[in-house]
Order: sequence, then structure tokens, then C-alpha cells
Amino acid sequence: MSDCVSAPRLGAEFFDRPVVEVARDLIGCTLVHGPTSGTIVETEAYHQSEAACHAYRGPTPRARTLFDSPGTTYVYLSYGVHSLFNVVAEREGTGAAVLLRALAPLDGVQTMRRRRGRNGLGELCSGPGKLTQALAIGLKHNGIGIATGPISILARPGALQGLRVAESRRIGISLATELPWRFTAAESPFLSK
DNA sequence: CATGGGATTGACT
DNA sequence: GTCAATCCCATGC
Repeated sequence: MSDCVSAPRLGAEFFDRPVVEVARDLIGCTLVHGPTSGTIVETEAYHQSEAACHAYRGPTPRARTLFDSPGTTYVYLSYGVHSLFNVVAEREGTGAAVLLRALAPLDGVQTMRRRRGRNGLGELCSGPGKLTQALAIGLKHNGIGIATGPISILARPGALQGLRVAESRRIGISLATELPWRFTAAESPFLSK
């Protein structure tokens, strides 16, 4: 198989599995929006059964999207400043999603530099708020299908099949911090700080 | 209806 | 190391 052929787009069925599996398997896949894309190097899983998840208190107006069908996007505003991008996992009616926390920039690097107001490759997508700014993902992209909409995820390319994935505890939360639900591409220089 | 906090970032001491 | 920005939304009266 040649890596010159782009990897297939992930369908909704990829996300119709336990959210922790989905989070781990998204490492090495490619997030694409228009001319910009990057390799996913850091993710976190969130599930309605633990208190750090927005779905913990049921389908409130904000968390409603989390209970939608697998493969639906969940975008919300953090600290009144940053849009954070998630993809809903598990069957419809279960509140669970994977937060994308960092990418290794691939295409459209100049566009990312302009949107971010930063030049360093390591400053473009190395955080959940940074990658949405670099890829121009905002609240208007909440609740759309990752399998058919303008934002897509491509399967892990052959060259990355041997990628080593590390697990650790989630970052930036105060509840359920003991769960090892953060996944990273081992030794990637593009992880969040 | 009023209030408080947050799955972050960047600037500054 | 500290801290403000900025606003949606969950909660409580």
C-alpha cells in the first residue's frame, strides 16, 4: 500500500464503540478542515459515568449534543474564549465524547500561522484551543456529522501503523482526575503544555 | 433573574 | 511562578 493515496475518511461506525477505545485509536489519524489538517497526537475520553464529563448531569442544553449519534461533533466555548472540539462516541442516548487536544501540523501551515498569529510549528496546534483556532473550528460546527460534514477525520495512514500510544491522566480538570483517559503519540513534540 | 465557574491561553512578575 | 480575558451555561433563589 502506498502512502501517496490518502487514507479513507472515518465513518460513524468508528465512533460507535467504548469512548476510551475511540480516544486511543484516534491517535495517528488526520483531522481535516478545508485547506488545513494535522495528525492527531493527543486525545482525552469523557463519559457520562464520571463527573468531569459535561454529560454527567444528563442532557442539559449544553450537553445535549453529547447524547447524539456517534460521529457527531461537540464544540463548546471554554473560559469564554476558546472553542474546544470533540467527537461524540458510543450509541445514541449515551453521553460520551473524545476531546482532541493536539495535532502535528500537516497541510495549510501558512494559513495556521496567520490564524494563530504565531510562527513556530510547535505553537500552532499544541492545545485544544489552539488547534480549533488554527483549523478555524468554532461553535457553528457543533452538532454536525464527522462522516459527511465539512470537518473530517482520516484513518491512520500505513506509515503510522506502528505508532506507540501512551496513556496518562487527563489535564486541566478537577474531578475524576484518577482516570488514565488521556492518550498521546509517544514522544511527539506537538503535545499540549 | 443573579451568580459563579470552567476539558485554556498568553502576557506578565 | 501569577493572573486576566470573556461568555455560555448550570445552579439556586
